[in-house]
Amino acid sequence: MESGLLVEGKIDLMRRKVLIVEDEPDIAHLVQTHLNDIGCETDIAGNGAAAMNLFNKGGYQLVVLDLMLPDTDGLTLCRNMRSAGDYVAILMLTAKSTELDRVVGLEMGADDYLTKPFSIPELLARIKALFRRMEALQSGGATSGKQEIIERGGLSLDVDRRSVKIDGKPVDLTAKEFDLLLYFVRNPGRVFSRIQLLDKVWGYNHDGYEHTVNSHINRLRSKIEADPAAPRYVLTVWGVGYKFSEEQE
Amino acid sequence: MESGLLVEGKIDLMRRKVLIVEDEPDIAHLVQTHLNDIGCETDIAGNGAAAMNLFNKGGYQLVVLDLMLPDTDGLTLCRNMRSAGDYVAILMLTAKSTELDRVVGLEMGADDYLTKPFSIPELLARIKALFRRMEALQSGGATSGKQEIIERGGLSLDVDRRSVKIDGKPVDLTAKEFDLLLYFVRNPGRVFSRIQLLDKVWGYNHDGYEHTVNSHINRLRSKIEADPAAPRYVLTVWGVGYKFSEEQE
DNA sequence: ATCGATCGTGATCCATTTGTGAGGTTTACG
DNA sequence: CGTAAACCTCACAAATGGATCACGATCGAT
Repeated sequence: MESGLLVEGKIDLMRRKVLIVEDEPDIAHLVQTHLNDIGCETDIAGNGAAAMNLFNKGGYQLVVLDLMLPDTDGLTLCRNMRSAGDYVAILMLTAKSTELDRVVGLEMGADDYLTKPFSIPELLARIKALFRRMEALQSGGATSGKQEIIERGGLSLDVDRRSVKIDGKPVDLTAKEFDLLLYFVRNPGRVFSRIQLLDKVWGYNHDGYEHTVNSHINRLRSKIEADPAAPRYVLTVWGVGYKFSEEQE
Repeated sequence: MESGLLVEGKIDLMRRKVLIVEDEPDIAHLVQTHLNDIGCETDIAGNGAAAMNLFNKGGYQLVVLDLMLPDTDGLTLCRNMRSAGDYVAILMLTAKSTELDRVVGLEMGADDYLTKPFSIPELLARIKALFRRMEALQSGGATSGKQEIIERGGLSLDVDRRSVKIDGKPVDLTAKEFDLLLYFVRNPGRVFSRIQLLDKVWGYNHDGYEHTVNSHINRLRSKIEADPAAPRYVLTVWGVGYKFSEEQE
């Protein structure tokens, strides 16, 4: 009946115990049934205290963690679980979708995150991916250090600090501007339509005008380009969208 | 008027088959025509039994599902389709706007929902977004560096970068020129009439002169052919149309 | 609650692309 | 070899798409 998931041999034979931390019972049960369907053992915790309790009894491979909880801050919870030592994957559920949340979430030790409302297939796909990554890690991967800095031409982004320098001079960007630039810088040379950018930078199920992207590109250019009319970094691709210059790789 | 479809290269060329489950013929046909307009194949089912029948024959990427059906409960239908395993997107239509909140929608396994009465633009926007999300999930979620490059003879197209090199030298093409060339290059040796090209590259309800294709072929040749009068790549098939040379495979 | 920064949107102007028309040229065929 | 159909070339005007500016709405901080 259920297909697609059982295919991944090794993972399937692994024991998969999942802790669901979520205060809305409806959602918790929804997630639970679907996880059971794909062969996971599941426990549910409705608040932070219960969560840490169950967690300390151990044995979980994955925690699905809602950020909004009645008693505890999800981020603290996340950090606590991390510091417990065992390697568990943490999938964060959050209402907001800015890159900032993503960064903060990842910094606190989440492995992936999903914004509400999410669809079940999407959730399952992410979980699947997480299990796969854990598998890969166990068979010998290096957990990298911190401080991701991206250099492209005269541009330098510090991802965690969310700071940008251009030829050594610091530049102030707003949140969206930074998110946008970060996305470009991570995919140099690739062309993105405005819709794709709305999807990736603004978030799925965002319904706004493509025109909005223009404005942000415009403002971004006025800050990072010496001559915004003849940009070096963020280039226009006529009739399609924008790309980050591949000369700057 | 309509744009943004060709931009997403693969999506446009993907087969998009949609099952419309709706008992009111007027609405069903309305939806159908508009889906056809944006290049979807469509089938209509007027009740639950017919729906499952068609669905099991498979091949749908999307189901537009009315909750109110004469014979079956839409909810059950939705769950049945989900448990069939294949990944389809489900867009739910419902009359009640108060009752169906996020949680209920999720519980049913829908990826998105829309309350009646809905506007056509809104419907189309949601459907497009769904297709985009599915695409993104299938091609490995995050920022994967896949980089699809097509080589044919001395020609080399980078699909994501929308860049073209001929014998190593980069060439600048406009959006339409690139789309046209891409379509040829993906179907080498096959002959296309001008009308077929208008359909596939320009869009489905495009009404223009076939002559337009000439001009574009002309401009394209002047950019990629060493001797446009004796083309190597895009060849004329007299009385029929054009094809991409099969020598270059 | 107030203030300021930031973001989304609308209007306007400007650039490129693209569709189209009018010839000229090639091809097929009697 | 002549003719008609099909195709190519070229130039130009219009439509499309992009840049810019300015104005409210919104969100966060004070």
